[in-house]
Amino acid sequence: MVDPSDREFSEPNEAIMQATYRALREYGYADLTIKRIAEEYGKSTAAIHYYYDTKEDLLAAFLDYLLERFVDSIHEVETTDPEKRLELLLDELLVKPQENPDLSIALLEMRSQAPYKKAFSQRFQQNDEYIRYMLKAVINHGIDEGVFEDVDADHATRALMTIVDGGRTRAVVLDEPGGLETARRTASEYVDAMLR
Amino acid sequence: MVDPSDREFSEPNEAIMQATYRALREYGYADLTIKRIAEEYGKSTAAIHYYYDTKEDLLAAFLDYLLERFVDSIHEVETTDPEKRLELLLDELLVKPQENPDLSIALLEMRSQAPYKKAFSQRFQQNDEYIRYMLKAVINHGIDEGVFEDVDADHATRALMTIVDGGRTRAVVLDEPGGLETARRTASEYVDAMLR
DNA sequence: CCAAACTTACTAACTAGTCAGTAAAAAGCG
DNA sequence: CGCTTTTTACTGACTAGTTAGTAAGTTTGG
Repeated sequence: MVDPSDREFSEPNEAIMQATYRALREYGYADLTIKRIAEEYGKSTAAIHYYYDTKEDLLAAFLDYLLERFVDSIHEVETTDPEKRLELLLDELLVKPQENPDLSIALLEMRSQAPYKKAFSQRFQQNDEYIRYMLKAVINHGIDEGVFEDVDADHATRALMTIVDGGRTRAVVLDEPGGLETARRTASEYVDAMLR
Repeated sequence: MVDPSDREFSEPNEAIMQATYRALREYGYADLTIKRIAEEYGKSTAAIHYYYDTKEDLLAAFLDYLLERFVDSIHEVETTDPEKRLELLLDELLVKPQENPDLSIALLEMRSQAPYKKAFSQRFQQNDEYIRYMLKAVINHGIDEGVFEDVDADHATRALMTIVDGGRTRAVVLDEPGGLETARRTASEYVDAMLR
């Protein structure tokens, strides 16, 4: 048995995380059951409960696992030129998700559960803060270097995040990848109009 | 058009629609059960099944009921001056939802189920088309009257819809009504920058 | 009287989670 | 080293609860 007090310091079970990922993409969050994760895992449901006491624990660990990978991909953007860097970050947020529509669907489902699941809302909020911090830093850097107008960086960041989340939502709800493309174009228009 | 004999277009049971509305706001979509709707209705679960064969039928009828009311509220915007009308429409889309956060939460939950429920996706898609049509008409009217720049009206409309959906999503996921306010400001900035 | 509008009682399926037992690997030890 | 004990990583069977939906019988209003 795993001591719950050690849980946040213990490493996630990679095979179970992968199984959860596959089950989530296949069935969606609403129809995600321990049984289905166990089937992907290739073992019994009790084997899952051996590592994670409750379904909530498992899903919280899975969200950590997912968002950690997402943060890593954002962190890998290496250009320091503000204009180029901002465009690359927006690509990461709006172009890369096009590769994995099933995951985008499941992620919106989980996001919509944030008001009911404290563990979810905490993690999504923290993730949002991080991305906002990255965007704001680039914008402030650009303002300092004189390539961007001296605008309200906090608002400009939130505006871009709004466009990003709008594109993500529309791509899922309206079942058209074009939602992300429209958002990508709109984000660039916003940057051109407000920051230069 | 549509076959009027089709079951899903028969008149909804007002009391059941109201009960569904209350149950949805109280428990959210994920925990919405026939039993809970029946409790709000004040009758047995079988009484619900007397009017609606399946849960899916009931929810499809409820979505029709909800979206019809939403469309009516949009339709009530009466100004013909393009600039004023566009601002009033954006208020309707981004300010009015602030009055009912619980409904906004439940609506995002239902929207996130669109990829799995044909009945949902159909209705949300139709609703989106209608709002887009209204926005596009105003923008084209403004272009014709010379108060707006001669831009790509279709893209400008989609851009505004992206900002609207981004604000809605962020208000729910991040639990801050400020998400809608940021979106409202961003929408006006977009209009100012691109249409004038 | 009769049809519409129910109720009560039920079922079949599915859910998360528990429990007792087990095989094998690891650790302790003389 | 060789033997015992403990721990890890499970399995299979089970519980208790919830779900949508049904069937048969009952009340009620025109």
